[in-house]
Amino acid sequence: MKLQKETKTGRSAEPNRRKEHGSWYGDACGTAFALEILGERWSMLVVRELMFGPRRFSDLRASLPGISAKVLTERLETLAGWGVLEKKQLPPPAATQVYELTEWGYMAERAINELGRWAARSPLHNPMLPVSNASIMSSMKTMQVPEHMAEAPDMAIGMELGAEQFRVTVTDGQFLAERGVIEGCDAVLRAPDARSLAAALYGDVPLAALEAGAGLVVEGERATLERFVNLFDLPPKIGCAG
Amino acid sequence: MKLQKETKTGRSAEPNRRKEHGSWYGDACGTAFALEILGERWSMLVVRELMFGPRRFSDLRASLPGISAKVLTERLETLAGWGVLEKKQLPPPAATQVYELTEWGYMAERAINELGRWAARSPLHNPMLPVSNASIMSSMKTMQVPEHMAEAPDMAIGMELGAEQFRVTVTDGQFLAERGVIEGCDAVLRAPDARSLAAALYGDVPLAALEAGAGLVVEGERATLERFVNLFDLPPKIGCAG
DNA sequence: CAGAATCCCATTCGATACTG
DNA sequence: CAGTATCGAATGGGATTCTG
Repeated sequence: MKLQKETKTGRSAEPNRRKEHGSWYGDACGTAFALEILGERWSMLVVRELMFGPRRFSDLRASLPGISAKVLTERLETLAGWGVLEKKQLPPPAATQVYELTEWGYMAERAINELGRWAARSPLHNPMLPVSNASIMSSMKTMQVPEHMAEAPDMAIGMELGAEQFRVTVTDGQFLAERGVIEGCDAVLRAPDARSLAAALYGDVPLAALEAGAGLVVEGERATLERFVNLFDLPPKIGCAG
Repeated sequence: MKLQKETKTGRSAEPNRRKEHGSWYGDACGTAFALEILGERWSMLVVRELMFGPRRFSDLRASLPGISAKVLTERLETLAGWGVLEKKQLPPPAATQVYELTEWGYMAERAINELGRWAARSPLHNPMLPVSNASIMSSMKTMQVPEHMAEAPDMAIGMELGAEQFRVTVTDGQFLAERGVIEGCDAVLRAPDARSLAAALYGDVPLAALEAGAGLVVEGERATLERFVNLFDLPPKIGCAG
């Protein structure tokens, strides 16, 4: 395959052959190919940030603490080159552009979430640490308790996380989360950050306590919200390495 | 900056906070955490190579074309530190050591395979390119056609891929692959490399043609083998970016 | 064989400044 | 806001050598 090396100087002639479509690992099968696409630092998190709909450059940057403009630009270009996302010009009124996953890009959701679910079972993982808004929203998808979800009544929950709003619906036991307005929901949960929401969903603390201590605000049907947060739970930890 | 330094490196104050548990991305939720564990170059492929059982250092190295001893050593150490795998001393007779996934490590299989399945749907992916033995074996797990598998008779297939042997069984519609001897199988397929096997499984060429042209050798019940290769198929490609 | 230790360049990243 | 340009720093990792 692409194992050609040392053209002249004997060593370091061609240090890294990255970026030539399909030759990072010299292994063309699925997983290696996926890693060529999503395996660079930040790439997968960029994709996850777009899972709930198109976003602007600066929004992405704000959601990915630590990423530089340079790297974000590079990742977006590379991912667009692979057909994972597209750059779109918004119509004239809003003279701005957004990045949006392609149909195929959206299909990465299951794989990405599955990774997260796996990692969450590590004894070394502390789910109460600070998390981004997109990550907590994603996590709900994988942390559903099937039995609870099956018998859950339809509901629409508004989530306000800092400055972002999500609309979460349960319909016939199907979970759906999207960015959007929270008006018209059965209940609304406002949280100062994703961490507080994580505590509500995955912690053992009752909602009322979080309202008192963590800045949570409940509006609308409280009972519905109580029921909602019980639809999710963390998978059991594994006792590894011992 | 901090003054603490390593016992040997002399410098390396602390420019990047990597490697300190939980701070690559400043995001503690599942996916980011998974990327801290498996997101470094080669890490996920190392794990996949161990999916079919414990392996020695040199076997791993041989299976991962392009990885250097240094990098493999580093990855194994890091992964062991996270509790993904363990280094084990084999009993005296064989004075050698092997690396084996922990219980939790084995659980990454679904996520890794899901990634591969997703990537294989890219129009830019050519499944006929050279692949490693472990990757083709892994791929079979995700490329099962449920309807065919449901009505498949029990069978044991031996696979010889170059120097490696796998034993693949279908029992009550359940697929299982493991490293092991091929003796006592209903049929045996010998292929010079994984690429030939990929052609048999996912290509449209009949087995007979591959025997003539690609060095495949069929032993035992040919009809069983014909049926076997039809249990797998690639997921449909996506017409992305168009 | 299994890996530790060295050497050392190129890639990559982050910070800053700049531009349309 | 949405990037681009430039620069210095350090990390990664390939090749090589050495050891038990």
